[in-house]
Amino acid sequence: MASLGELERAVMDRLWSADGPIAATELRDGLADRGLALTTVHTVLSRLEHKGFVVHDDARPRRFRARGSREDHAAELMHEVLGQAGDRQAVLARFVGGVDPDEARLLRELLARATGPDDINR
Amino acid sequence: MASLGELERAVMDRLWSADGPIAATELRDGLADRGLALTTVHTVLSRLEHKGFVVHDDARPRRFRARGSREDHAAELMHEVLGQAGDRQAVLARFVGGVDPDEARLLRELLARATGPDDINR
DNA sequence: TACGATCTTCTACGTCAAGTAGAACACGGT
DNA sequence: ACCGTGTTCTACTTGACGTAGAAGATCGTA
Repeated sequence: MASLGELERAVMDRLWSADGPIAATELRDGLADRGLALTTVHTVLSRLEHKGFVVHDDARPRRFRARGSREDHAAELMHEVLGQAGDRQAVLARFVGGVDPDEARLLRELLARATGPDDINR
Repeated sequence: MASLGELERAVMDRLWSADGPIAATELRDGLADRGLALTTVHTVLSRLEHKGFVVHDDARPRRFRARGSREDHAAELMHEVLGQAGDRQAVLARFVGGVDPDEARLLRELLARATGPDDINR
């Protein structure tokens, strides 16, 4: 999978946090601390678009939006890592061994719901 | 975290699969399809060493071994991805939504064991 | 409608990681 | 002591990414 550079990541963060589609100027202003030229933002956006992370409409001041949610992306990455690992079960074991208790509880709930008391729901 | 390039990854795969520490020549032979020079293997090994993935002894034909298991590495990567994501819970939800049933079962077992078998029935 | 301001696209340059390997040096066995 | 092999040092190349200027396209307004 295509990965993200530092600036690309920052732009995606804005897009992921944005309410709706946003314009390049808005992104530039949001990243004002970097003092980027507007063209720089555009270049990054077109690269992100090329990688499939972003789409834009054809309204005149173009509006850009992320194609998937930040969470989708993260979950996809996690699956990708898991997929490349040899012993998936061993990876999962180590992974759950490292999640904090609250998240472990959440995971249990999620798993109970997903595959849960399977004889009741089927 | 430091990431791995294509060749670096291939070398780590050999090291992770290896029984014990192995020599550079052995690695080169294992990657014979690439037709690499021995020095290339050495360069990659020293870079991997620099990144903390590899150590070598001081025996004369040097012997290299991975510093952690492949599974450790994968689990660590997964935690890293999870950590960078905004809404960890949402990521976990999507993640478990995508694991296949067998792995979901395994996860439930692992989680039950980790935090006590008493609440698996809730 | 002509014009200036703004946005978009195209092209280009610098940097850094990673793949690749030669040159030179160090050892160990015969 | 020498020769073959392994090791280290240095260097070139390529591609991704950060960065932005130049040129072209649009829009609002006088």
